[in-house]
Amino acid sequence: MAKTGDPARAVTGPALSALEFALDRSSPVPLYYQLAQQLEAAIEHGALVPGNLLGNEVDLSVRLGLSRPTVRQAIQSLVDKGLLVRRRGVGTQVVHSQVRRPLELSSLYDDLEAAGQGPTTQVVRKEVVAASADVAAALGVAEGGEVTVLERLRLTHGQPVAVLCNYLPTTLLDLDSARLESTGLYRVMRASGITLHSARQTVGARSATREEADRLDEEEGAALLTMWRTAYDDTGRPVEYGTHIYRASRYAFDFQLLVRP
Amino acid sequence: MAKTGDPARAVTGPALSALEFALDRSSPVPLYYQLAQQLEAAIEHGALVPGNLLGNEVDLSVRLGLSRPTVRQAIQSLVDKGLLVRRRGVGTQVVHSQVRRPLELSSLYDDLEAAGQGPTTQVVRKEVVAASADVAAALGVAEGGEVTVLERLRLTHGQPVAVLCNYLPTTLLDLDSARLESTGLYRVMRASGITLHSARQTVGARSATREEADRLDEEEGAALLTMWRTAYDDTGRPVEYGTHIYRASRYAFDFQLLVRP
DNA sequence: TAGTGGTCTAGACCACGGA
DNA sequence: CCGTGGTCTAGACCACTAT
Repeated sequence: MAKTGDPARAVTGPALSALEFALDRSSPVPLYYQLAQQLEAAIEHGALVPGNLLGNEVDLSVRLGLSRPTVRQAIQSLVDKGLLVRRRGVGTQVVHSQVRRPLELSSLYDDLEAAGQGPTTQVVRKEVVAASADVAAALGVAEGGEVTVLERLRLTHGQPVAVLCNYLPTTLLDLDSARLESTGLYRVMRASGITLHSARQTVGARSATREEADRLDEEEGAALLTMWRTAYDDTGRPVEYGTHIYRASRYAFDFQLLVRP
Repeated sequence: MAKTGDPARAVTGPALSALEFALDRSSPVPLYYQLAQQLEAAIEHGALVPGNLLGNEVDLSVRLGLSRPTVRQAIQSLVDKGLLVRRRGVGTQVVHSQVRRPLELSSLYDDLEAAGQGPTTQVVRKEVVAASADVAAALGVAEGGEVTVLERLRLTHGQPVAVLCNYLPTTLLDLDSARLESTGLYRVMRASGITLHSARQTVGARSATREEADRLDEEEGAALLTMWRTAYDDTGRPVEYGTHIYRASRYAFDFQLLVRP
């Protein structure tokens, strides 16, 4: 709908043709990835307006000196991110914006940090215990077997936000309390060479007990958000089981979904 | 870990070589998709056990009479679904299971139906109103402009589960109350040719007001799950804005996340 | 009919991981 | 070292959409 340049060619690929793409073939970064990043930057920066057609893939590949499959791979990655839409017989166009980052395996610490909330963490408990039935089932260990339990209180601006209780296979990694107080659990795990792959989450709510209310500086009976999560590494083995509670008055889950056709 | 057949060849691709794949080149279904479906079925069915290597892509393509890029495309789609993991220098293996369906733009109706909860719906309100500021912002219409508001009560086993309040652009589609009572809103929208593409959701919690408690058969102050959602079609235009409340005692959000590398 | 994306081929070289 | 997946090429034909 937005006119850009020569109206006679407005449909076939206006804004894109004015853009410069710098591809470095000597870089270890794949060409399709370089192109995808620059396209994404152009969209983010506003050089490509929502609704704009991208120009056909063949022309684009010729202009860039790439093969069409390589160009397609770049475009596809942005389609997967929800930034572009392909239409057969029409072309590829920029989505009408408002769409943002896709849902990720969210780290509360990262979320708060990104929001400029200056999170801090207190490690309340860190010890090896016998696995209860639910923990054993989630982590795939024997009931009564050893697991590490980690309990933390997360705060922003000195106010408590959540109580995080996590169970991990004892053999998995060394948990350094100091590091856990300065960053999130997931970063510590990643730094230990664990590549997180997927997670199963359940989000619910309930009223705070007397004890929970005290710890979170709420009234008894206040609404709490609850989350259970089991996270898996890239071989599909469970690496973490957590039961978290959040002050609903100070936190909500916010995320983006994409529909897979 | 599971032994399958000749132990001497157990590493290179045992289970797969015994499988038959039937590819129909005259079918309109793409070859990579046929292969992906049959691989997925083999995993679901247990013919491919978690941890099994798939055998290298070159051999597989020769055996199937396909090019390697086509085989890669099939495998990639299962990697995207979280069923397979690729490891350079090692091979492609089946994930250790437990991973299930990825997160989708969930329809409460479909969720309940899939769980065998026999959902029913009462359309409480359906009319054209002037858009308030938040609705106007979410749907991208002028404040005070016309929007359709739809309010429904969702029940399972005759018990109320949620109050669903949705706002839609008035021009978008005809809402048939009878159809809305027998299925979900998203199915009605899809049937009207609207292809949902993405959504932004916020999930929180709060205590029930007197009125909310009455409608949901809860006590005043009971914990409620809340959800705001704006859904977009494939051009990125907002097509629905909803504010939902759920009885936390009877419902929780359950979903699967995948980490994008 | 003309133009677009969707699919597919038959090769090639490279980077990484394990033995 | 060798085998694996990761990337890339230069074509080809088809299906769908708009005019």
